[in-house]
Amino acid sequence: MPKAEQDLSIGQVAERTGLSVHTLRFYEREGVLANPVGRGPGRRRLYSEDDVEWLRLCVILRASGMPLPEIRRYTDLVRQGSGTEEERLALLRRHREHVLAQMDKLTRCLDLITFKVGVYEDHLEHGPAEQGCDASSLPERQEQDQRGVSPR
Amino acid sequence: MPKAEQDLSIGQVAERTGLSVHTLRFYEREGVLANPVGRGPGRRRLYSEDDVEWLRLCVILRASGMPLPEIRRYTDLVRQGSGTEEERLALLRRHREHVLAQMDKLTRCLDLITFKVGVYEDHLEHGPAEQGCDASSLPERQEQDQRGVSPR
DNA sequence: CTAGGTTCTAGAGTCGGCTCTAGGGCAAGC
DNA sequence: GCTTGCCCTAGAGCCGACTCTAGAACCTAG
Repeated sequence: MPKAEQDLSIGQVAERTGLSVHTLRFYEREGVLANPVGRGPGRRRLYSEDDVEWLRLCVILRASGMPLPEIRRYTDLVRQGSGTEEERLALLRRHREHVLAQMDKLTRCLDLITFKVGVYEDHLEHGPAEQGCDASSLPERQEQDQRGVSPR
Repeated sequence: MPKAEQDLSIGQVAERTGLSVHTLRFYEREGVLANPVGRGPGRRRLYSEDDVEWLRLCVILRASGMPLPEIRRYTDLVRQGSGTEEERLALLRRHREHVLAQMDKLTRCLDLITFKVGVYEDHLEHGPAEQGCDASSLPERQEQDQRGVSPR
């Protein structure tokens, strides 16, 4: 049964996914689409709802920092069909760890930023009370625990 | 009193900050250093401990996604000295919001990724029980609540 | 004296991820 | 018939943030 679940134009897919039409064509060249996009009259792309769903997943993966080559890898595995599930799972787990690490890093950065915001708030509220306002102003002298935020 | 708090070479600063010497020179050109780096014999850079502290802050800001131009802006304000505190605070607050938004986005991405990991784990554990494993495998059919993750 | 390591400058190159341009096709409405 | 709007391809361009190169100076140890 040749599915006729009303195909979508590239513009419609752009709307639905938040990607630009340029990016959609780019992603296609990059092999990020699970199944080859169909073509209508005039070689125009015809996307299915499944394509849109897949792209939405790709958007999530990108938004969480997965590089395009890895998305392509995952796409390839899915295209290859069953037998590749272990590898897909491994890939997803790795990415999950990656996201958790990112969040961790951000949390640590946030602490320092919040601390500095606090310092400035105090400073502006009850006037520049302390005399320790040297040339580089108050930024120095925050505690020094920002280890392991981003080596190299 | 001309501080002689034992100056550091670019290589030592690289070690201490986790930045490469290339990046240190690059950052200097980009105006990311609060005070101009001193020079020793042979025009070699001499950094102070304060410079290192400042760079560590910059590393944190970068790691949390602040673009270099904004770091430069902040640096400029600090260089200008007192009177710019409100603006610095505003900048930091804006960045703080930005970081929170990032974390929020990541959290939402994480949910979906975790969900998919779960699906694959089930699938691999009690065999491919369900018959709904279509061409694009099991990826489709996750619930559809990933609104607002990354519009455009 | 020489060799090795670090540093210098100016500028070129790289990489990821888009983003845009040029030049053209086709279909619908005025 | 002509304009408008969406689409096509191939390929160039851009942006941010580094990263590296070439060619030279200096310093220390052997």
